[in-house]
Amino acid sequence: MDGALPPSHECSPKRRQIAQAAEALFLAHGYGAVSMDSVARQAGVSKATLYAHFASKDVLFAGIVCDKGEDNPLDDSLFPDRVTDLRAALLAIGQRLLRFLLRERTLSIVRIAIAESVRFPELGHAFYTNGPQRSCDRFAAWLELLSAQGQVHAPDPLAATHQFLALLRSDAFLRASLGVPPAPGEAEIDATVTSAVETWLRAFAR
Amino acid sequence: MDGALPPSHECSPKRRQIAQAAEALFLAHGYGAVSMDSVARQAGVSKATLYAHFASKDVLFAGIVCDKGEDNPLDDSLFPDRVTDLRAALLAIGQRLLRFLLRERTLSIVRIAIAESVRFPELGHAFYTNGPQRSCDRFAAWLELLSAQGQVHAPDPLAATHQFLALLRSDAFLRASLGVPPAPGEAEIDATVTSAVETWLRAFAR
DNA sequence: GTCTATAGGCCGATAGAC
DNA sequence: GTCTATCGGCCTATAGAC
Repeated sequence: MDGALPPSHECSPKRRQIAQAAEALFLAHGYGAVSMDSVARQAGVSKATLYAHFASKDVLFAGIVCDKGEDNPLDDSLFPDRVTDLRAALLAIGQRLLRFLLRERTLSIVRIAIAESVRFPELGHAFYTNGPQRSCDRFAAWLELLSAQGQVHAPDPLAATHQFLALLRSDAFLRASLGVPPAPGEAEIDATVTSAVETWLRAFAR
Repeated sequence: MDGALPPSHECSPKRRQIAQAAEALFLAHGYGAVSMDSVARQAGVSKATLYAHFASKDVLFAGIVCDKGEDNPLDDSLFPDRVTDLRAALLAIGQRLLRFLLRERTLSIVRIAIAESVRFPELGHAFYTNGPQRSCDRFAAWLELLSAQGQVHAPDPLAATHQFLALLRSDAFLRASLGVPPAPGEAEIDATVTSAVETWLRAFAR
């Protein structure tokens, strides 16, 4: 678990095969349930080749999973400098973010990060920094802009951001993380986003 | 994973030794990292004795962990029939619940439930039903009472409850689940609870 | 670099004595 | 019920040929 893994692009094809196979398996089954045999088999290489590229299972796991928090659903177009309709802007951000959080791939990464954060403390930290914190900082910076423009009243932009993100996750994300059926459907997502925006606006809109 | 485990009380001392040892180990290290050898050693019994009481590792794990969501921090005294100071009542509930959620024991259970919900779907479901949903239902029932008394305006009590609980968890619970330092301190807990109550009141207070 | 083959250890689970 | 001793298998990791 040194985390200093060379980037998986610009590498030998074998290495990429291995990385892709390992990613799929780890995300699907977690650290403990995946064997190096299964990784080698899925990648179509021998175990010796696998170990030639990754010194140990720990290194493989850390390298694969640490980067996966970097997907960021919030592109800059969601944070315009001039906002004519604040409610609409927040709804767009909320829809994008919540739908991203509820994707099965995202949930797998979250589960892995939480599950193995005890054994690999750096993993939980890397995930939080690359994922939630990045969204958080982006949103908070936008809030400061809106505050300066007098559109919102948020003396503590970071706290207001945390509240918006928490309202978005709400019960749907908790339930989905635990795999509790039914999986949140369109109606629940829309309702969660809408009421999150509504509640947040009552607290912070000018 | 049949879940039909006899209650651990009213059992032979050996069985309780095993259950306690298994609980401690599973909560600390997760399913995969705990061996039946280590459970037997920690319990001070042989593996044969262990298997005499629990047919398999799965059964042992399921029985131990499923019950652990049942701890409920919200006793009835926190939900008075007559509320003179709504803000103070919400603050008391929030303080109690958030401090419970951030206890290391609670976090361990949450991590296990999320981590193993893929392998043991019933585990995630049992945890959610015994834990979050119970708090949720209790709070929602109280909200209906307050609505009838005209103290709050919450046409959808369940949604309002989910929002209150989400605002409480906020970033502190996410970070703590991931083991990201620093662990939330007194100041952050107080600030989170206070601002959660404030935001919620602006949305739902009469 | 990549393979086959295997070392060496730990795992879950069981047999048999008491 | 409880123990000691052990089976058969799968695991991580490596040695040696090509």
